[in-house]
Amino acid sequence: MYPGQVPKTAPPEVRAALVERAATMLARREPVTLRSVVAGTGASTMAVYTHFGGMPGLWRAVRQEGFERLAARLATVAPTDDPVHDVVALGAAYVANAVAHPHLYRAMFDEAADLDDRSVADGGLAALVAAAERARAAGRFAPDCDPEQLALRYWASGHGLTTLVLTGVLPREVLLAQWPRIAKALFVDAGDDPARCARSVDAAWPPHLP
Amino acid sequence: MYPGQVPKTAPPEVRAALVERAATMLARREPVTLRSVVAGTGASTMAVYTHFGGMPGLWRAVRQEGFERLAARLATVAPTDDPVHDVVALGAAYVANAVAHPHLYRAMFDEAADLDDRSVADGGLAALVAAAERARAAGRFAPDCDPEQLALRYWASGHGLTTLVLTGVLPREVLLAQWPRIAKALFVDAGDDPARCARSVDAAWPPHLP
DNA sequence: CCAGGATACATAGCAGTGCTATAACTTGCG
DNA sequence: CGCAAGTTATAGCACTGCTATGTATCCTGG
Repeated sequence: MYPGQVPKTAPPEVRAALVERAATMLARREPVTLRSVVAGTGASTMAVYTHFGGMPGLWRAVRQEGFERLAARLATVAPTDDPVHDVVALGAAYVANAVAHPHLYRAMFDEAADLDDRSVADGGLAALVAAAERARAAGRFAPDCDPEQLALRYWASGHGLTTLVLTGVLPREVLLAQWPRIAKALFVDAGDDPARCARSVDAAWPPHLP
Repeated sequence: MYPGQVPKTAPPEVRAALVERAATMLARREPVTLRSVVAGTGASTMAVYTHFGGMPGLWRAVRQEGFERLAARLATVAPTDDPVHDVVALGAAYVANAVAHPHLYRAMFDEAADLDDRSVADGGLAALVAAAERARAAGRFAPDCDPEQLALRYWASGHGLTTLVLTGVLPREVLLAQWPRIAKALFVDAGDDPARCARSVDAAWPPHLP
């Protein structure tokens, strides 16, 4: 045991500790610098380079962590017999996650192009596509409605609303009020019956915010 | 004249030169640092502090410049006798501006909460609201349609699509293909006739990209 | 059980960052 | 003309991400 250090037998633990520490500092709005991150874990600056290859690598890992938390949250949304409701419920979980971890959310889409494992990020969209597909199969959406493109429109619109609120451009009330209205417009455009769509959407909104 | 310096009689010129230089470096994807900015103008680092109060102040001025360029571009969109067409034309100009100056666009919405003069930024949304108001007055949108809220939905949705493309998450084709579809959904939801709406939207899309 | 090689480590130091204190300079007004 | 106000250049501060170097730890093979 070298002077003044804890055992630290398993390398992956250091890796996880650094990512968690960075995410925590991000949540506390503290500046996430190389030295400040390692200071909380007891490790030295070199740990960041051996495990992540540098500061950009650490950020990549943090974004990865963010997408995994999002995926875990979306996974808690249990499918019902109303697929349109489920799409909105996924949106509510998405918003709840973004509001709960605003700085992590912003970091996720700051340089989203490069990630260690994009499959996790794509998984979130896949859940949306699957729900849209069920809606089409159930006759809620028109047969010529492409579930993936609808999911893309829905996600992009919600993402825009979310980022504008998280950056402080728009107040949170706008997000809560306009999201369901946009959802209804997109789903009716996709072929759903307006009255039935409104019932499904209103049943899954608003999200449970902290 | 002090050693090795140009006349430099008017202070506002230095201010403008620094902002323009920063915007240029942003467009060239060069790192915008204090020393690199002043190096191009011949001024010293202190100029940034006397004119902007520091680096964050410079960024604020750059964002301001970005919103003014956007406003100028939106102002070139001449109103026609089809207000729904005009809303989409404004969106096309918005996208063209964002694609032409992607890094400036990202900087604009990075910390959009603080600006020297928010009225310029609000002006862009106001043009959208005005067009929506004309659409309602012309009977295209329902009487109970709030033009401001519709403009908010339209802008937020387009902003989400735009940012996801600019960050490289989605390919540009998605933006070009999904924007008009979202627009139609929102406008039909606002009360427009589907067929007539489609004609108006398709007449103003796609934007002229560089 | 114990070498030996690969890996991860701590330390010190590099160039570069935003920023500030000080002093010299230029300008505008009485 | 002379003085006060405002701007500038210079030097230096603490800090950043990063690298070079030598050391300690772990895992494997005999």
